[in-house]
Amino acid sequence: MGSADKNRRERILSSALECFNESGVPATSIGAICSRSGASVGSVYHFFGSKDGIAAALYAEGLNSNLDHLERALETVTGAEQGIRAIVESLVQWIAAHRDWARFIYVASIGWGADDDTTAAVNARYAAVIGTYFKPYLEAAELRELPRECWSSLVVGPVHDYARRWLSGQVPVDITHHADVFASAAWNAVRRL
Amino acid sequence: MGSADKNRRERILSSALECFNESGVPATSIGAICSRSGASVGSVYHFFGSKDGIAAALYAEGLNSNLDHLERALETVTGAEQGIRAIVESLVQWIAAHRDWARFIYVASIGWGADDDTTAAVNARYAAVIGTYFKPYLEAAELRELPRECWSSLVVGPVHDYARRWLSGQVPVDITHHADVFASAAWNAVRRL
DNA sequence: CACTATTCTAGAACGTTATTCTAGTAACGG
DNA sequence: CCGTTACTAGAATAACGTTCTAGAATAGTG
Repeated sequence: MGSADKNRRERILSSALECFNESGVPATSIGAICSRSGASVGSVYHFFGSKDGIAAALYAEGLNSNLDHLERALETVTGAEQGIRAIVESLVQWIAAHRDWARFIYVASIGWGADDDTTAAVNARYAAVIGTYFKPYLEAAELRELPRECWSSLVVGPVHDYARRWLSGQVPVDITHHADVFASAAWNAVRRL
Repeated sequence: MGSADKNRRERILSSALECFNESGVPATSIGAICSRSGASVGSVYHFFGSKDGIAAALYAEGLNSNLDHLERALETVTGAEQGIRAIVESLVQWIAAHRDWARFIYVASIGWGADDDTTAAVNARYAAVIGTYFKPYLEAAELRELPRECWSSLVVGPVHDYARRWLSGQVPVDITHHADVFASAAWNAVRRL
C-alpha cells in the first residue's frame, strides 16, 4: 500500500493489544485486528504466523520493556536495600505507566511462550541483571539465606498479585499508592534480621 | 445411554481439565473433550452452554474447594500468627494436592468469571471467612496497620507467584518444601513490629 | 400403573474464524 | 535492468464452536 505504513508490524501489535484487552484473546478475531490496524490477513500472518504468535510477541516485548526499565533503575542505586526497593518500585512504575501492556501480560495472557526461545532469553536476562547486582550483597551476608528459587516470589509476588487484582478491576486503588508498602515488605522479607 | 454415566457432568469436567492443562484452553476443542469423556456435544452444551462455561465451572469449583480447605484449616487454630500461617500453609497444601486444578486456575486460565455471580460469591466468601477470623486480632492491634487492599497480596502473593512458576515448569522444587518460608514471610509482613 | 414434563443424550447442520494459498507489488542488491 | 527477497492482498479451505431437532431416560402425579 502507498501510505501510512511506516510500520505495519507495530500497528498490528498495538491494535491487537487493544483488542485483547477489550475482549480477551480468544474472543478477538483476526478480522478485528485487521480492520483496526488497516492491515490485511496476509500481513498479519506474514509477521506473526498465528494469533498466538501475536500474543507471544506482545508478551515478549512487554517483558523486555519491563526489564529495560528495571535495568535503568538499578543503574541509579547502590546497596542491598536500595536494590530491592528499586526492583519493586520500578516494577510498580512500569505497570502503572503501561497498564494495557501489563493487563495483557498479567491478566489476559496465559503462560505464553513458556517454551519458546524469546521467553527463555528474557528469563535469562532477568537472572543475569539481578544476579550480578546482588551478588556482592549476598556474599557480604546482608541478605537472608533463602532458597534461591523463593527469592523473586518473595520480592515481587505481592506486586504481581496486587497488579492482577487492580488491573482486572477487583480493587480500585492505584498500585502506585502502595509502592512503598510493597517495597518495604520486600526488603523486610529478604534482609538479614 | 446405558452405561457408565454415573455422572456425565463430572466426567466432562475432569476430561476438560486434563485437556486444558495439556494444550491450553484455546487449543482444546469441544470434540477433544467429547471423545475423552465419552459425552456428546449435546451433553456438553446441556451442562455448560459454552467452552468458556466449562472453564468458568472449573474455575469456580476449584476456588470453592480451595476455600473449603482454608475454612477447615482455620477451625483448628487460634491467634493471629497461627491464622496467618494457616492461610499460607493450607493454600500450599491445596495447591500441591490438586496440581492440575491449581495449574488450570493459576496458569492456564484467564480472569474467568471475573464478572459472573459464582466468582463474586466466592470472593465474598473469602472476605467473610478471613474477615471474621482476623477481626479480633486487628482490633487488638496484633496486626500492622496496612491498607486493607494490600493485605491479601502481602500474605498470599508470594505463594501465588511461586505456584505459577512451579506449575508451569519454570522452577523444579516442590512448593511444599517452602511452606515454612512463605508462612514466616507472610507473618513477618503483617505482624506488628 | 399410565401420562406428562423435565432432564439428558445424540449427532447432523450452520455460521464463523483461523489459517493456507496464490498472486501481485514494492524494495533491494548486483 | 534483472533476480531475489520482503511485504501486501484477498479468495479458498478447513476446523471449530455453537445451534437445532429429535429421541431416550427419569421423575413426578393422579
